[in-house]
Amino acid sequence: MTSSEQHIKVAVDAVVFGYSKHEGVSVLLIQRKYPPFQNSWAIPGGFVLEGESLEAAVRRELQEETGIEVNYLEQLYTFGDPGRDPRQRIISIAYFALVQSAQFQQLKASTDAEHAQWFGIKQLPELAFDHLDILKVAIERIRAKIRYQPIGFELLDKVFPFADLEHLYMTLLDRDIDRRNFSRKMLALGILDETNEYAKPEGKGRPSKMYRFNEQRYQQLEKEGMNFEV
Amino acid sequence: MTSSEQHIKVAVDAVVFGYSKHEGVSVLLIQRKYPPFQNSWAIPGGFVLEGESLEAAVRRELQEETGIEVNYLEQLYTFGDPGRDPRQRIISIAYFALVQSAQFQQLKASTDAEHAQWFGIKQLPELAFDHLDILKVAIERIRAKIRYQPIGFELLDKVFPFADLEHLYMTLLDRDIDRRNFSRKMLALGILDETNEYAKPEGKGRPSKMYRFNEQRYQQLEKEGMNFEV
DNA sequence: ACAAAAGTGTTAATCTTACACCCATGG
DNA sequence: CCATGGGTGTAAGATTAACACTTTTGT
Repeated sequence: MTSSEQHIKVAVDAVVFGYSKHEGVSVLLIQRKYPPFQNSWAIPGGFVLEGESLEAAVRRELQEETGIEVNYLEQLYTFGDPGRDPRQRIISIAYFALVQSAQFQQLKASTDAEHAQWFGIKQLPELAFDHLDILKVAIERIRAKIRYQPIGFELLDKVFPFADLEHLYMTLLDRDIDRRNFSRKMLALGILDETNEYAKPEGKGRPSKMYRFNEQRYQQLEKEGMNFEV
Repeated sequence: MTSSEQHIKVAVDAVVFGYSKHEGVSVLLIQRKYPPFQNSWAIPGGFVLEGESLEAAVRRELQEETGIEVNYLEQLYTFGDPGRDPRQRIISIAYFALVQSAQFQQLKASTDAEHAQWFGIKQLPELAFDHLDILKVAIERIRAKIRYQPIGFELLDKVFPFADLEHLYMTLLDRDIDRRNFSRKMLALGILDETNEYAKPEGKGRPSKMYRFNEQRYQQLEKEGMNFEV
């Protein structure tokens, strides 16, 4: 009941997802420079400062450790088992973040790539602490959530060809999707705006119309009781 | 990055839901004896001990403060804004718990009723700290979750008449449900066992068959890819 | 015998699924 | 002209939603 002798530390961690058509869904990891778990890969994160909100702490740590700015951020789960850090009791509030495809490409090309790096969610390296557990929870969450919330768009560019959206869903749901049924359903929701642009095909093939997610319209429709579901 | 000057305290809180046919869905609150918010109602909870898991802390605090044992417990959300407690920085990992109807009735009758009490979720008193926010998140969660997870059964007795289940769903979803369609759908899931018992009617009316939730069968079917959804 | 609650089927409408051919472009 | 990827409609099957009368009990 008394709090005076409590010495628990509070940290935040962020599982950042990125996507590209070619590489699929990836997470951003950093390589640890010091023990414990020296040289292992870990989810970016760190201690919360006095007077700093949890979300601000996440954004600050991501900026410091990877230089990235995320597009979408939500709390995932709090991991607090004694013993999850061998040095001391640390509870960590894990977040779940999405970056747009453009940002994803950008970090890939940057020179910091030695200590911050993307890994495809099917080819994860050894991870420090209980970070594999955290990642599993995050992957489960994104898989479940993409089905009933329009978060997929946060991973694409602002303007995207329809096939990218479809490919993202196939990747995350891990099954084939019928192109005709999928596009009919998506368009019927009324939250995609067709643009005048066309993708310049890489290689052969017919160029595709580009679409844009209409966030306002989505908010509106959601308020009216529509529910997104693929 | 350095943790040495961090003085954040870690607490857990539990939103406990109970249900009875007559009073609907209620939450368990305790009355504060000391400032701040003296005499206000609050969600039960308290500080996490060194070396104690978060879930153990919740169960201990519930036992100490209300004498109740919960049937279902899941992590809800972590509230950590600076300023949510006027005295010091406290982050609180909120949990979400369900007790069976029998337990619900029991506490109601107990003598501790001065400082622990059930409140219908439509008639909440003034709450301490940000506990109203926590409650709102919890209520949203139970409403959403009851639709795709069989958590409703955790609020009923082990053996229950079908009408109770239906009434619980109507209460939480806040709309009428067609008796025939609902029972057909529920029974089709194959997770309810019919018993030989019959309810003794309180007052008039035909006695109803009693049912039991078959947890094993549910686990089994879930593994095989069935998905619960009302 | 009547009031109250439980039990039970059918039909129309909607939504979901499966399926295949033509079109625009680059090489 | 051919290879590649984009674009589009229809029909059968499954699911959901709407709807009312009979049965059993207590009073």
